[in-house]
Amino acid sequence: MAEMTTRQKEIVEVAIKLIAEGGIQNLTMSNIARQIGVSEPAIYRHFRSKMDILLAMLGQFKQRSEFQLKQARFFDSSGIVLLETIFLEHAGQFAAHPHMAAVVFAEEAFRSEPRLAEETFVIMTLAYDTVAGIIERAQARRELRSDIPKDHLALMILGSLRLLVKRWYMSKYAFELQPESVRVWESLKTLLSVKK
Amino acid sequence: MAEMTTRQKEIVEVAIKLIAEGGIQNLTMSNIARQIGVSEPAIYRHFRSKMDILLAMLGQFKQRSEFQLKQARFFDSSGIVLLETIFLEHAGQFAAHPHMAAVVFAEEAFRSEPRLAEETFVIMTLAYDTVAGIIERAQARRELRSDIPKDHLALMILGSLRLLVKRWYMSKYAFELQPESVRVWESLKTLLSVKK
Amino acid sequence: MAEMTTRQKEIVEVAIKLIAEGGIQNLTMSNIARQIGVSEPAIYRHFRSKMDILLAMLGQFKQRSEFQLKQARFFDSSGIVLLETIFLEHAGQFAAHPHMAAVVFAEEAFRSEPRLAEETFVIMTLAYDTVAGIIERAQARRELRSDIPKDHLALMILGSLRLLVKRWYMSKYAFELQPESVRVWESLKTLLSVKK
Amino acid sequence: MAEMTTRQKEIVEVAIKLIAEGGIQNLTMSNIARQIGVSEPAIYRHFRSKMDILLAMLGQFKQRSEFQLKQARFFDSSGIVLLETIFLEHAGQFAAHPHMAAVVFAEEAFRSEPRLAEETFVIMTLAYDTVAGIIERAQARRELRSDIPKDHLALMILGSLRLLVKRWYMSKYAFELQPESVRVWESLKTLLSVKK
DNA sequence: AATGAATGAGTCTTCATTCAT
DNA sequence: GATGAATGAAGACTCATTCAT
Repeated sequence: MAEMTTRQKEIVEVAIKLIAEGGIQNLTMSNIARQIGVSEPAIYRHFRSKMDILLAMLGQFKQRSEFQLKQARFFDSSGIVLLETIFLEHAGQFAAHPHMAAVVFAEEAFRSEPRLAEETFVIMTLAYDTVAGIIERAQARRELRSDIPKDHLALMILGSLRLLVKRWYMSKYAFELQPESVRVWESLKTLLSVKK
Repeated sequence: MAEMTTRQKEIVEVAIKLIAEGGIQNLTMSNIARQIGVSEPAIYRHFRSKMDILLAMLGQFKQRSEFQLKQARFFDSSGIVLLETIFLEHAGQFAAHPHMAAVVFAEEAFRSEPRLAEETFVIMTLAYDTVAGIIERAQARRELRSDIPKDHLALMILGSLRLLVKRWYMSKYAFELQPESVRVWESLKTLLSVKK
Repeated sequence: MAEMTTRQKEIVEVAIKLIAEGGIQNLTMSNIARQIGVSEPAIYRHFRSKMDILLAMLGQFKQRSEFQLKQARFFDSSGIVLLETIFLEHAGQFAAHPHMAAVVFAEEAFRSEPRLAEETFVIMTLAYDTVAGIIERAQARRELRSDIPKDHLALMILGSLRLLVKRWYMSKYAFELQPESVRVWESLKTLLSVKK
Repeated sequence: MAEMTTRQKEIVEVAIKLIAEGGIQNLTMSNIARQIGVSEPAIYRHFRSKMDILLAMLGQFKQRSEFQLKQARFFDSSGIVLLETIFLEHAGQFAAHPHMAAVVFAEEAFRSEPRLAEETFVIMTLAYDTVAGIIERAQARRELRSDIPKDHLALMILGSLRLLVKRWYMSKYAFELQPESVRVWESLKTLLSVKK
């Protein structure tokens, strides 16, 4: 997967851009080809099918997500700090690559194809499980309030993040995502911290 | 809008079912016709275009959502109770009509069609604004903690709900949504209530 | 043919209007029905098929044309006066019923159906032959110059008339047809009269 | 426009033939494809839409017509000779390409599409204006009788030509167009020349 | 590595017509 | 006389994919 040629990377990038611009319906082989400036059959030199392009795209997302989550866990700092890193890093990624939001929310269109559905499910679960895991340890260490099940806390953190990004995306990036994500995180932190 | 014929209702129902089963791509005039057991052109006696079917479908959602939200506000009970009603009623709706979840998450596919996009945006905003309004009043009455901006609380409540439903839907209804929604609400209540 | 019911006449009238407004493509059973304010099947009570409507329409045209030509011949006046009557009467008919022009020029669309093609051919030939006949007699009586074959004179008279009406129709009735037809006829008369 | 590929030329040719054979209704993408011996979608490699095929077709007509009219004006001969050239050349074109007549008379069907209507109008007006211009100069030089307005003379010349071609076309080419056009022109010349 | 040409399957939609009521 | 519901056939067009060059 990681051994993608330059052309392959370019194709995946264009695919993301096309989805961002006009949704999944906008992702046609013809559009990809035109965007890159080659003929349609040329694309088939680099990917065996449209599905493979989508899989490569999701693979890239998975990789980034894994990398980010691992990196966060690498610092053996407090749970709160880890969660903050994950929360803000994710928001930061979207702010830096607005296209990604479009793709994340386009995921629904992948449902018809089992392999794509599976892949999106894995990506989603990965973040959820990681966050839940961190919360569990943090609760054990009394960094986070323990009167709420870890699953529910994870739901609130990731649910808030998703909805924030969704609103940002649906408003056509009408507000600054990053500063707003900082403020939301402050609120979450206030709620989640152990009552002193 | 409310004056839909039996056939129209049937078509909208089938449309929802088709989307639930295979996403928007599965919603073709041909599939609708086959599902109902008539020829394709027959559908056009009842809706002037595919778009009109989708608009009718969204209209139904909007109506239900409005009805629910209004009903909730009708009771002049405490803010917490209102929020609880909205939260549990919404979850209940999805539990009762699992297909609805699929349509809600398929909304992304509507993005390319301005009228559909507009409609989904309205539906989404409606719930958000209602919840935020209730929170504001509840905070004024000291029923809800006031150290968190109302927007962030709304984000958490609706974000949690959405993600819960999404996980339920993506797991192919692997768990019971309603009881779980009750538990999540309990957690939310714990977090949002004024610290005594 | 002449025994058309009120409804039948109404349908034919509407058909003419529809063709005038948007060409032959605009003449659909659905449009006729909507225009009259009844359902589509209702039309079939009055005409067995769309073809029959068109035939009735052409029949009407033929009748009018025949009536006009006969009437002209009835006066046993000079050939020139007869030709003038025919020329100006035809132009007058178009000026009075602009819809007719549209139908006459739509005739081309009838070519695919032998019966319609035949009918239009008959109508066209009728006028031509009548005019040619009058010319022949007028030439014999030395009222018209005899150095030009009667067929060519007929071609010039009717050709000028057709092109004049066509230009009027294509310019969207930008000029007054009747006064202009009088002027054109003056020119024709000057050309056709015996040199003194 | 002139840079059409072989296939494009073939498609336009087939389109003309189809219209000639059965009117505009006969011009369907399916018929074009069958006639050429390829599948329907193949046509879309060469023209982006059916409209583009029609525009290319009209473009060809316009080009030919322009070429012919310019060529006629090139010879600085007498007005009569110029008009004769135009008249006989036009008739000759139709005699050589009988399909063209069908297309010219099918123009009515283009009325519903603004771009096509515009194009046919331009073609028609071009010939008319050119002829009227030549007449004007010829009248000034005393080559043509001046007692008839130039517009009326143009109407007679082109009206006769049109009706002659129409009759030839409607009779299914029952007579020889070219010799007959020569005879008609002789008659016209007799009428138009200055009386000696 | 790339292309021009082509295709089967399928998209939404329109039309004239029929039939039971 | 009229209607609501339905249909077979056809319309233009799109898409992912293949193949010879």
